[in-house]
Amino acid sequence: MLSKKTQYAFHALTYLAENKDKGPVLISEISQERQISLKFLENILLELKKAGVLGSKKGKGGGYYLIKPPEEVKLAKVIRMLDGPIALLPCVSLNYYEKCENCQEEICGLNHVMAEVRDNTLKVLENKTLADVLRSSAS
Amino acid sequence: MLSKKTQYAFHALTYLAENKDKGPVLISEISQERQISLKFLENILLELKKAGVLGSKKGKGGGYYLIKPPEEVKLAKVIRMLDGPIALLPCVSLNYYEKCENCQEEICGLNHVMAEVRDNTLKVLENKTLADVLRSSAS
DNA sequence: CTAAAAGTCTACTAAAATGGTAGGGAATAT
DNA sequence: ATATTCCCTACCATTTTAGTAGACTTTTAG
Repeated sequence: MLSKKTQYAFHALTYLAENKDKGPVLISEISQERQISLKFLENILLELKKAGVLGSKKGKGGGYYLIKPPEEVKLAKVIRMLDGPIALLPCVSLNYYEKCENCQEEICGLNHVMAEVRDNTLKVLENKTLADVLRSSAS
Repeated sequence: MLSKKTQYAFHALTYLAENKDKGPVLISEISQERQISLKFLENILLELKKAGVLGSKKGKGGGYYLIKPPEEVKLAKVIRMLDGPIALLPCVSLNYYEKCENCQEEICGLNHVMAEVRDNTLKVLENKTLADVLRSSAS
């Protein structure tokens, strides 16, 4: 399951996407509109900024804004930034590979199946973007 | 990611599948062969028994054994038993559905995508079984 | 009947992850 | 100069994860 952090990130990002013409948006506005704890959201937006998804501006008239158009923000990237690996086993993770302790990969049958799961998952998450997730797109 | 518990469960189940002709297998044997903490493994096997996947026999000559042929043990079921939901959001989980707090499902674009991810994942995990994961099948 | 073998059960614990909070600091606009 | 707004470090409570301890029950063999 996605952590609250990642779920909140998606809420915030879609809010920013829906309001991208209004210039920088206050953390507090997103927090209110999407019912997310202000201080927690601060951390999340900061992470998204450091990861290169958001830009920010300080002082009056400041706030956060999307740095790229929604069509270019892949869902997979957002998940990886905040939750880490998407794969179900470390030994089949593309971005966070780690060797499994208890099995030799050559003869372990599980990793083949889990690699297949990973590919099927990424088929969606690498091709869908923020634009596919906007509220307005549902209407 | 799958928890250690579930990973160990798969190790144990494949071991039992590979040795299913030998009758009941000792916990201690599985523990040694697959390098899993004995006491932790005890808990796991007990859960698997309660969930109807394994049978057991006490006393000398006892141990655990598969109750169904490996071809009938779906990977999805094992994961759900030990780790819970497979979906990435509670509101698109088939077996552990919960309403999302922060979004109205009708207008939230995220759950459509996540339902698609879920379906793609289950396409694999509901159709692959223990038999697809045996070590011997790799040779 | 008894002893050994094996799974069963309850409870406990340490460490890590999760979700969230506090408060001051730095940059910027007016 | 000052109000505004994001930035940063640190902290905290709760839950989950991974594992351990030890007593108890069932079964088999002799």
